[in-house]
Amino acid sequence: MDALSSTFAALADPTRRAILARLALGETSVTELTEPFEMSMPAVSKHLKVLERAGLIERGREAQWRPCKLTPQPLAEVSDWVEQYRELWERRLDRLEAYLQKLQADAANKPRRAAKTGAKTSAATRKNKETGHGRHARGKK
Amino acid sequence: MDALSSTFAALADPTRRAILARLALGETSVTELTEPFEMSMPAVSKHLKVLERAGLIERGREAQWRPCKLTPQPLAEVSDWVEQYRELWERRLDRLEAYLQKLQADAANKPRRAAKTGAKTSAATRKNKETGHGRHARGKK
DNA sequence: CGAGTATAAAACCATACGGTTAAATAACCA
DNA sequence: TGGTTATTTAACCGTATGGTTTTATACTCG
Repeated sequence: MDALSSTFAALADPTRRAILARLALGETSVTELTEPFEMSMPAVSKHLKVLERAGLIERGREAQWRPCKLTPQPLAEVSDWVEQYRELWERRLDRLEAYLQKLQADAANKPRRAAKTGAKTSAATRKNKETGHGRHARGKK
Repeated sequence: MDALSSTFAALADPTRRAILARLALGETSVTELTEPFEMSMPAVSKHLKVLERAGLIERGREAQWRPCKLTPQPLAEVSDWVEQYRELWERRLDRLEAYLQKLQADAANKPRRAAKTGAKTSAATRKNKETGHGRHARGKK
């Protein structure tokens, strides 16, 4: 599996995210990591293996302990990936704000009937025209 | 499942990330989404259901088409979550840099063995510093 | 109505996931 | 050596995932 996929997969479990949060405070043992959870130690051990395969933790050896250490570099790659979309969701919020302001302005001017707010269809259609990415632009091939 | 978990789970598949990348360019149909993949349409339909349950896409109705639209707000939550750890991985890089500089200084003084410089700095990290991406400018609701 | 198109749903299959308990390793200590 | 502690491995179980093919649904158009 590619690195990004295994990182996302590793993060898709609240137990594992809690483990990472704990490890952000410092290196610790499996036993200590297990304590907060209502879960057997082998279960935690499996979670640790998932985190390790994703490169999110490293494990040492110190007598009979296998201390876990957070290695956050894959998180930087997650950040890189998601930042690709930042403009998108910020722009969306901007448009929502603009839309709400327009609604408010319209309501102030001519308060007769509320728009059906089917901004769904019309807005989407318009956006497609703008970007030139019509759904069925391509017919059968 | 909690929102963050299902978002991460949805992102843990390269097909679904490719679908998101396509949808970032604009709304489109299931058929068009399927074309780039060596995969049946029901398979893509299932992926879309996963993305929809995670709130990453919305689906319209337009005749027999069910156009898909990216709704990137969950990505903002992913960003918020991962930014918690930014200081951690940047500090780690800082320490690595310091360590490498120290190695270099030591080597200059007493040059006996070469250091294994695996200095892989994240370009995105830099970029973020430059652009001053107001990562956490937005508070939580 | 009936034919065609776009999509979803059903049934199925193999594999992975997240958990369990019980047994095996590995290191320390007396 | 044997006993204790920390952790992993093995075997198992129920459910979810990602894919398939086949069937059903919903809509348009002639």
